[in-house]
Amino acid sequence: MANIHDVAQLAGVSIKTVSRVINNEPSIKDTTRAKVEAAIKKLDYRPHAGARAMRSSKSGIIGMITGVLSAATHDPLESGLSAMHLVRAVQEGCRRDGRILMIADSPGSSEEVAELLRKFQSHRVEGVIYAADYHQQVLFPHSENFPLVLANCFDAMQTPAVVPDDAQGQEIATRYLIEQGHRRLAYIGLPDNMVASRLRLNGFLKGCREGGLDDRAIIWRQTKEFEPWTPFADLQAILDELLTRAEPPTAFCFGNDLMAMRAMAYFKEKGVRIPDDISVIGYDNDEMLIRHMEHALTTVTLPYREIGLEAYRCLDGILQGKHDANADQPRRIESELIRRDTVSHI
Amino acid sequence: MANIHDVAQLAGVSIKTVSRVINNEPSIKDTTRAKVEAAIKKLDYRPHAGARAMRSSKSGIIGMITGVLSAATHDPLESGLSAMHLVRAVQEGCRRDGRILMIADSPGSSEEVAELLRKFQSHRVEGVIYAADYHQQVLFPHSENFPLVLANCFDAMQTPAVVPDDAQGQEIATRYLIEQGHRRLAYIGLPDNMVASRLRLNGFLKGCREGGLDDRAIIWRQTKEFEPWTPFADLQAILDELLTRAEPPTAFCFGNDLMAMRAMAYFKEKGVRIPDDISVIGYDNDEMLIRHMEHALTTVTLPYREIGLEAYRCLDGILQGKHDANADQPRRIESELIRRDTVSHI
DNA sequence: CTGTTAGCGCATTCAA
DNA sequence: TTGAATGCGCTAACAG
Repeated sequence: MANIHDVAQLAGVSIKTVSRVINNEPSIKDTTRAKVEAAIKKLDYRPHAGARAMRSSKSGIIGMITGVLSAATHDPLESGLSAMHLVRAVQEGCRRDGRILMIADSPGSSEEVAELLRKFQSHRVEGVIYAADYHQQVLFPHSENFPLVLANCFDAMQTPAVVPDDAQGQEIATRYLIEQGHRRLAYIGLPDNMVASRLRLNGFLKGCREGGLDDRAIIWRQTKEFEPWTPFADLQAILDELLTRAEPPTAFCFGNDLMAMRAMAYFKEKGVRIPDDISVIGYDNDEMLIRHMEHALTTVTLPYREIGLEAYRCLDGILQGKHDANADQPRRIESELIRRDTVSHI
Repeated sequence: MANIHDVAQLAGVSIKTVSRVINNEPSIKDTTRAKVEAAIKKLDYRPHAGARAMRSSKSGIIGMITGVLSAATHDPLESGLSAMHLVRAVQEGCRRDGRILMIADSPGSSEEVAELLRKFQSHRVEGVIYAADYHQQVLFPHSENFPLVLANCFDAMQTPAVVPDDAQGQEIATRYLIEQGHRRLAYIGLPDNMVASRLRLNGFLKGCREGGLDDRAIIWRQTKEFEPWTPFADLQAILDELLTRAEPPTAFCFGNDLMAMRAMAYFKEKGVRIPDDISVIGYDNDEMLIRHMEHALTTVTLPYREIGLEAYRCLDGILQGKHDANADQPRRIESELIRRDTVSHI
């Protein structure tokens, strides 16, 4: 491939002039610039990013690691989707700023991640974003004062982090139900060993209490295992119990859209109409799924895209040397309620 | 960050010796090697990949572009999943070979892709894999004789490509139904402007004919639009028509698992039992979805992972200078039939 | 406005 | 088995 000398020679200028053109420095006569640009195009010349990085110690590369770090129980089926939206968003940021993204799946063990990090640093990535599959606490092998941002996860060492605001998400769903006149609510969450699950329960309870609900009208359950995924029997037992009550809840919040879908199928089987008899709210806003439901599901978004964008913004801030205020707290990204057809107004 | 000089100095050797150690060259005394390695560890030294690339003209970087190139109709919801598995697989190959992956979402327009390619080449990527969201023909701005492999797509210029063998996938599904004693089959496919749809119909017809089915017992339909996604009404109309026949099909193949799910829900509504009255086969093996169905769906895999692996292998082959035989034909990756509970034996 | 010189971190000669 | 010099392609100082 052609180098800067070839271009300089063809254009009849010095290499420095070419360098200036490449870097858009102002003090270049238009005619000179034109000559150089013509030569560049003619030779199909591309400045050698490695060489530039060497001189300027700026590679223009951001590293991203996705996947599972904590060896905790975890469903491989769930994994991925979220990472994808995160990657997309980060990539978007990179593209806008002319950076480029290096990516690797986390191999799992901490030692392997460290190895990966070493490889990234060999390529002089300017910073790294680690994106977890689901909201969780991780232990990332943190190279001292190397720009790192955690996305969809956090650690115990105040590494900058961006996470979904699960409590807020569940709270707005709850508030909405109350606004619609519901007074007996049930929350059927994911297993409570998950961070999101605990937070959402808090949000649910907060919403209920601030909505002035009677304590006995507030019901919550959590399914047992996350892997293998919530067996239908588990959910069914919970629903059976609640539906046969003297005063069953008039609205249900579920831990995710899939669970809501399952529940709605069961309701239908039982002759319970949606949303007339029972209102339902999911979580995740899995549009792919929802488009194919009989009743378009009202649900809460899991703002992966925004998390990715914010994580990038955050990393960018660090790279620009902006010291962010309260960077010791994870930034929480709010969810949004998507109103569709599964909540009735009473 | 420490450089090779620092290491040499600390170890009391010349930089060349350090270089030899880094590159695992044989002619080094063990004691010397140990000294150097100690120094490397102590200084947390990482060889500068850019500088190495400059000298050796081997960057160890593979570029990957994902997304939509053809501006054809395309459902944004569908996009992604497949790309994810492809990326994963490619990344796996890179990791094994000590390469690293640079990635970017295709911005859409051909000009922007060319821009991206330029950027990649600036970083001296050794080759590029382009992965499409779904099986389709694309027009990739092909830099002359630059290593490029298309995954999940192909072009008209004999660029090396790896695609799913849709005809084979639908054929094995069809064969299986016939083996199980079914004699009246229906195929409800995706819109026929999709490559996969046409191929699968071929596979279906081939399977039927080789299975000796009566022509009148072979039924096929295709849903209309892909965007917005198959409306339920469309599918429902097709099912209504087929179910009310004097001799309705005993088995249905659907264009994807979601459609199969939808159909099964409709069957249930109509009091049609699965698989007793009607057998169903999906496509995609979307495990996430299937785990939550009442009847575990028999389906055909879409081998994204294998496509990714093969695409990487193919690119690697090109980089190694191995001239692949019949590289002018896209490699077709076979699907697999996943037998679950929605097909009955008659 | 443009050119000269030096050196970034490394690998590749060629010597020792 | 090891080391000294040279240059990869580029940018940062400093001249002109």
